[in-house]
Parts: sequence; structure tokens; C-alpha cells
Amino acid sequence: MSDDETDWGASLSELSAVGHAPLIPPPPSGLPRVIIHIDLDCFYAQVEMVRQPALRSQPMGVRQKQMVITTNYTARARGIPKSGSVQALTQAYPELILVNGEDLYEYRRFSQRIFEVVSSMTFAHAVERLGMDENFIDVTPWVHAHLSAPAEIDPSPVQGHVFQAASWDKSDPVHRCLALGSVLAQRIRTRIREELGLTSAAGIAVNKTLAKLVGGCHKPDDQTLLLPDQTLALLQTLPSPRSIPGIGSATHASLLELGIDTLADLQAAQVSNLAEMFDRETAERLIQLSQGIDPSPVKTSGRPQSIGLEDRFKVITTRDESKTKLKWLWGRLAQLIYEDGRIPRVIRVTARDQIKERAQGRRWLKESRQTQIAGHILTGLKTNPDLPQREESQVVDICLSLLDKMVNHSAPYQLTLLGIGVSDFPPETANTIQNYFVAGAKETRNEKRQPKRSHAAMTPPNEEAMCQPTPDIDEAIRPCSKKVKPAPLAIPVCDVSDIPHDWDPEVWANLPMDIRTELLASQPIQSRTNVKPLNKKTKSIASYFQKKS
DNA sequence: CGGGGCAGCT
DNA sequence: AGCTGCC
Ligand SMILES: Nc1ccn([C@H]2C[C@H](O)[C@@H](COP(=O)(O)OP(=O)(O)OP(=O)(O)O)O2)c(=O)n1
Ligand SMILES: [Mn+2]
Ligand SMILES: [Mn+2]
Repeated sequence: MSDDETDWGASLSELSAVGHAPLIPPPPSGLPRVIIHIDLDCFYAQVEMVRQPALRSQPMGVRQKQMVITTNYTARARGIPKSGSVQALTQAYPELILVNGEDLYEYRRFSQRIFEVVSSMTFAHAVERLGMDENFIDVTPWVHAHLSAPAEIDPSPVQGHVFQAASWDKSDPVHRCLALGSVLAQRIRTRIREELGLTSAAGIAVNKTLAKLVGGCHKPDDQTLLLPDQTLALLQTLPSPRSIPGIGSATHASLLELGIDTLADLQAAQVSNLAEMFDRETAERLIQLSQGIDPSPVKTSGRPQSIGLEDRFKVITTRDESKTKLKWLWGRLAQLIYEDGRIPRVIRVTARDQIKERAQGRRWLKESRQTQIAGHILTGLKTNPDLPQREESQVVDICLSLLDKMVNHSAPYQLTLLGIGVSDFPPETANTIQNYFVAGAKETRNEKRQPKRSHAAMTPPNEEAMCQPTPDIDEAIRPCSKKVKPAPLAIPVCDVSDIPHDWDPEVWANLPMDIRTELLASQPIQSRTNVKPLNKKTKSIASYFQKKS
């Protein structure tokens, strides 16, 4: 397995990765990147425990319909699995308490606040969200700038665990970079705990993939550092290529078809071995990933490009029921759009039809239709979480007409899912971003609105028992207040000493470091190139060559 | 599989 | 519009 071409131990091997477009800028110093990955512990369950502290001592899980999506660590300590079916888990563990987590509103809010806290830390050069509970943080510039001269004895201790600690060498500049990273990771986790009362796990490594993988080594409320020389050792602990982020089920299936079953197989593979199933770029990237090489940059996450809601139910068979469900979904979505502050230009409806699925012999078949929506219809959401009656029914009618494009009401159908999403928000250009921070211009910005103080889980249309959300232990307790007063968003203190006097410190505090740098330099914002996802299977050799017809 | 999201291709 | 990826 030891490929003589591949220098496993070389700390900088990932920096020399070949690649054309979207990779990171060349290392100026010869020092490695320092990347931190933060993953909240049993995220949904923790949010529920913050809301109901009495749950902390109980084995508890968060459920969505017939699925337990996550369990808290009290439960896991008793051997209860992290997830599973309600049926199986309650049978095996009658003591398990279940909380309804079908409405993601609170999780979304905490997720946003975590991102804000992390982004406000001045050493965070770039912060990229992944899902609701993960963030990658690039702290390379800060670390390189604070690395003391090689001759000096660096007193900075390592925080948390070191994977295979025996190989630690405090005189190695690469090790000291990562040690500084571990200190920053500890500071981030402390801030998240202080500001939000949530614990998290962190990984510190020279790239995103390794940071994420090593963070899993010591899990609740702890952190782990990976030295580059221990990369192979870490990868050897992985049970399958599927364990690598970026290798999903489809890619894994393709690899199996090629006879690549283990990570070692993939590490030893040549691009030519993978050429049947993947294009060259993808093949190269897969092999590199299997070797712990990942040059993908930490992209600064902006605001979401789409906001959507779905609900599944036993069955809906009439246009009337659909209308009721869409109304309910829209009511919740309107609140989210209001809080976002931007007005979308496209609205989309998604649906699942059991009959169509069976007719086509598919296990699941989600359809969607979208349309532009006239600007004036939604402008009310800029100032109000509810639309006026007329506009609201216009929106619902638009949704129904979109549904009509998928469903023939004169033929039998059985809907089991309905969703509404919005997208195509007005672009925030570099020039307007400059204006955006001038503290005087608040009225014209696409500003975030204050969220509801208490989000009462809105009960879905209750005419039909089948459409109810799954029962919740505290269902009766929750007040049914609608959108209420602003809740103060915990804006963390941070360094605002150096910004121009007419810029809004609050906004500044929530900016990633690289954006701040660009603004200070009065440079136009340069949008980062997107990283191409891995699993682009070429349809055929032919289509690979016919670049464009 | 289940369930409720998000992003990036095609 | 649909698929695949991530959580
Ligand atoms: N297929 C999935 C995976 C996760 N989640 C949600 C529920 C989790 O609480 C949250 C974060 O996912 P994680 O994989 O990080 O799992 P947890 O945070 O729950 O547990 P852990 O402590 O192992 O990170 O995302 C989800 O809805 N669907
Ligand atoms: Mn996670
Ligand atoms: Mn997590």
C-alpha cells in the first residue's frame, strides 16, 4: 500500500495537490493551513434541553413522524442508539422520552446564532456552514501571524486531545501551528457554550476533511488535533470509503462496482482504474480524498439561497385538503421570509404522489414546479410577518396552480408530502455591500428582522387527524402566541476598534474576517469559486469528450 | 427506509 | 426539474 509516489508523512503533501480551478491559493510560507471543524453535540436534542432543562437528566430523543432523528447523550450512555424508528426504540427502551422536532424553527435560529458567534471571532478568516450544526473555520492567517520565531520555546500548550499523541514534537513549526489552532478551537467552543449554552466537538487539522474526521475521535464536548504525520493512522481507523465526507451512497456503489471495497483499495487506485465510472477530475479528487488530501477552501457562507418547508402526512386526496395544508405551510414560511428580510422572486411547490410512485415503480418520487412571483405580492413581508389577506390568498392560489401542474384532479391521486420553497433573492453586490454597512441606511437594506420571542409550534390544519404532527410531551404547555416581539439577539462582544466610524459595529461583528479585510481594503468583494462536488459520474465516455455540442 | 432541511450540478 | 451530496 505504501505508494512510493505518495508521501504520506509529509506535512505539506496536501498543499501541493494538483488541480486547476477552485483550489486554495498557494501556501505563501510553507506552513500548513489550519482548519477547525465544529460539530454541535446531539444538536436538536441539545436545543430541546436548553428549552426544557428538566430533559437534561432524562434519556431523550427528537422525533419527526415515525423517526427518531437524534438522541441526547444521557440516552446514548445507556446504550440507546443515536437514531432509529420510533417503533423499535420505544419498544426496546420504554424509558426514552420523545420530543417532536418536526418544526425546525428553533434549530434554525440556534444554527444562525452559532454561525454568528463563530464568525464574530476575530481570528476566523472564513467560516463555512455545513448543515445546521457544523462550521468549518479557516484560522490560517492568524496562526501564521502569531507563530513565534522557531528558535524560541513556544509556551502555547495544546488544548484537548492529540490523535496519537506520542508523535508530538513541540519544535516542529507545523505542530505548533496546529497547537495554536487547538487553542482557538477551545476559545470558539467556550464562546458557543457561554453565549448559547451548547456544547460541541471540534477537530483541528490541515484541511476540512481531516478536521471533520478527527473531530469525531473524542465526542461529546471535547476536541482532537490531527498531526499531518498521523493522517494515514487516522484513515486506517475508518471502516469504509463511505466514511469519508464526499463519498455518498451513489459514489460508494460505483466504487463497489469497480471492485473497490476498502479505503486501501481506493488509496492505491489509479485514475485510470476509476475512468469507467468517473470523469478524470472526480477520479483524482476521490483518490486524493482517500489519502487525506483535500485542497478545497473554506468558503464563506452567505445567507441561504433558498428557504423551504415540507410536511409529510398519511394522505391527501382533494384540492381542498391541499389548500389547507399549503395555507398552513405558507403561514410558517412567511414568518421565515420576514425574519430573513429579503423578498424572493421565485416560489416552488413540491409534492409526492403515492399513485404516481407505484405507477412508475419508484420507491419515492418527488416532483416540483416553480414560478416567478410578482414583486408586489410579497413586499408586505418586508415589514410584517403576515401578508394582507388579499396577497396571502394570491400566494396560496399560485401554490395551488403549481400543484395543478403536477396533479390531475379528475384522476385519483394520493399526496403524501407537500412543500413550499422560495428562492432567487435579490443579489447583494459588492457595491451595495459597501453601502450596507453605513449605519444610516438601515431602512433600505435587506435587513434581518427580529425573530419571534416564543415560537409556538403552530398546529397544522386539524380537520384531518391524519395531518396532525406527531404528539409532543409538552404539547399542551406551549403557548399558541403568534409572531410576537423582538427577542434580543445575543451579539457577542468583539473587536470593533479598527472600523471606520460610520460603519455599523453590529453588522461588522457578524462579518467573517476575510470580508472585513476586503472591506477595509476597499476592494470589491470577490466571490469565491464553488467547489465542484465529487460525485459527478460521467454518463459515458462519449459524453465526456463532447464537451459541448 | 424513515423525515425536514440546505447546496451544487445537469 | 430532478438528482446527489451534506446534516
Ligand atoms: N440525516 C440527518 C442527520 C442529522 N440531522 C439533524 C439532526 C441532528 O441533531 C443534526 C446534526 O446532525 P449530526 O449528524 O451532527 O448528529 P447530532 O448532532 O445529533 O449528534 P452528534 O453528537 O453525534 O453530532 O442534524 C437530520 O435531520 N437528518
Ligand atoms: Mn453534524
Ligand atoms: Mn452534531
